[in-house]
Amino acid sequence: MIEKLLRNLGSHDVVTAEERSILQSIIMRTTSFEIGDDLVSQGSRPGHSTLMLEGISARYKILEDGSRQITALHVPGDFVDLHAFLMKTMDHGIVAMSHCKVAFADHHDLKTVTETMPHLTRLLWLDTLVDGAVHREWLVAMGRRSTKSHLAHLLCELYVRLKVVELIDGASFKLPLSQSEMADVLGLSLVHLNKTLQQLRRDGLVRWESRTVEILDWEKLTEMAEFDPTYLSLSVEPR
Amino acid sequence: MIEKLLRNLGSHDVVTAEERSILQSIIMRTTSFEIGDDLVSQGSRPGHSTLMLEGISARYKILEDGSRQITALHVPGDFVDLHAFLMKTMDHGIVAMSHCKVAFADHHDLKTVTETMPHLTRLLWLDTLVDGAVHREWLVAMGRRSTKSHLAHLLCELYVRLKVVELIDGASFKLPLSQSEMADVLGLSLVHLNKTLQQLRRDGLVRWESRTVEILDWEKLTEMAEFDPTYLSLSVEPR
DNA sequence: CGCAGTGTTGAAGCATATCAACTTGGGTGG
DNA sequence: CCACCCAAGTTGATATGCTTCAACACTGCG
Repeated sequence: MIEKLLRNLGSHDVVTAEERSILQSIIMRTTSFEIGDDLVSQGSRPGHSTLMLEGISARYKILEDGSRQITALHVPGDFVDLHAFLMKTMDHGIVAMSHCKVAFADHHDLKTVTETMPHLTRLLWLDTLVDGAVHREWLVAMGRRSTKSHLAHLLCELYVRLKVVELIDGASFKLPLSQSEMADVLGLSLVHLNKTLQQLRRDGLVRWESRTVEILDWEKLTEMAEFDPTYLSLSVEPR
Repeated sequence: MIEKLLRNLGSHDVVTAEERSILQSIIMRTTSFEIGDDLVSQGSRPGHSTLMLEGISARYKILEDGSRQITALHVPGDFVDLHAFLMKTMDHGIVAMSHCKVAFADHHDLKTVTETMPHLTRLLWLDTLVDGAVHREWLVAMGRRSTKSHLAHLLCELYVRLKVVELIDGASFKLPLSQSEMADVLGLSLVHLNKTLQQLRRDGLVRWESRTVEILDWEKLTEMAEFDPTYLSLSVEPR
């Protein structure tokens, strides 16, 4: 059940057998969510944190005028709301973008981890730090990159993150988002996202049909996106 | 020396006398930086983390075309690169926006804290989680708010964060950024930022002269920014 | 068959960037 | 002390990017 989590944590540092068994013991109660369901609601105070097992979920905030901004995408192996363990009150919601299978870790058990397993604690902490690094990269893309480069950068990031948890098939991966949802990720209108996507297609960089993205030219794509994966901390070293 | 840090951490939960003395013992070597100096450079692997004592600093990334995006502003009491403790390699730089006084905490000592002081560890972890929450709020503002509302939101946030560390004087605070630097925060051109700022002035919401911001109408400002400080986790409760 | 969600396209209008010029104030060297 | 200079702020004009509105095509599904 925690295979993807172990691949995720294992991309940063070695996870010991003891740590593996502790994780196994505190992660339980598998549940499913359907498209559009809130895994966690804004303003709630959950007593557990949620681990993605299958599917894609998104953190979002909705403004008074009804517009939505998605601030993060989560893939299997991600803890989507480890934040709530210490922040207590959710300042945003998390919604299922596809059918999602998840499991839970009680905050009480996580607290015990912080009291008895310092190295594992640091690995979980790091997981939330990488979240923050992704946020920063999105800020840079939104603020200063061209729309085309922004979209390209996002596809590069998803490719690398899905690779870590072995959800890449050749040069392709499943991306269960509509263009309208993708526009909410990039902070664009649906129409403009559509036209930008077509530029990437015309340039021969990607294909994106029936919820599947295929990278046609990784070299050119990373170059035009100025993609540098350093921010994902993908090196196995003592933490 | 750690007064501001204690006010910062103390805004989330009680800090015990023992924790205070541990912090005091691991934070040392006060240094100063001048405007434009890098406190931490992109790509470096610092052996310590940096605590702001005085001044304002900014995390930033520069793209190949020379444009800059600022992804965070740090005020006294903030650890600017607690991230590096676990991320190891800095994926961005941190620059002094004013004269800055800082102190350092060795990563070796921070590691010891994670092994012996679980509650203090959680408080430091929370500090980085709030950083992430601020990033998310900036993403929402950049992606979906009007420019005017984005700027208003940022001023609200700075007011509240500076209030925590007692750097608000009446309704005013020092903001040692030029308009050009502020444009790099919001992801705008200098000209457009200037015109937006004048709208806020014309609306009678703020004054901003000689590096000092004065909030003229907090009610209207928060309303037009849809500012809700929940994301800053400003409630003292067990963490 | 018809319907709803999704993707695609074109046209019009608004928002923002870019370019260029001018003002202001503080600091400095003659 | 004055003349000058430079950084910061301000303003207007033009060009581009992006949103909005509206229409239509395609697909899967009841």
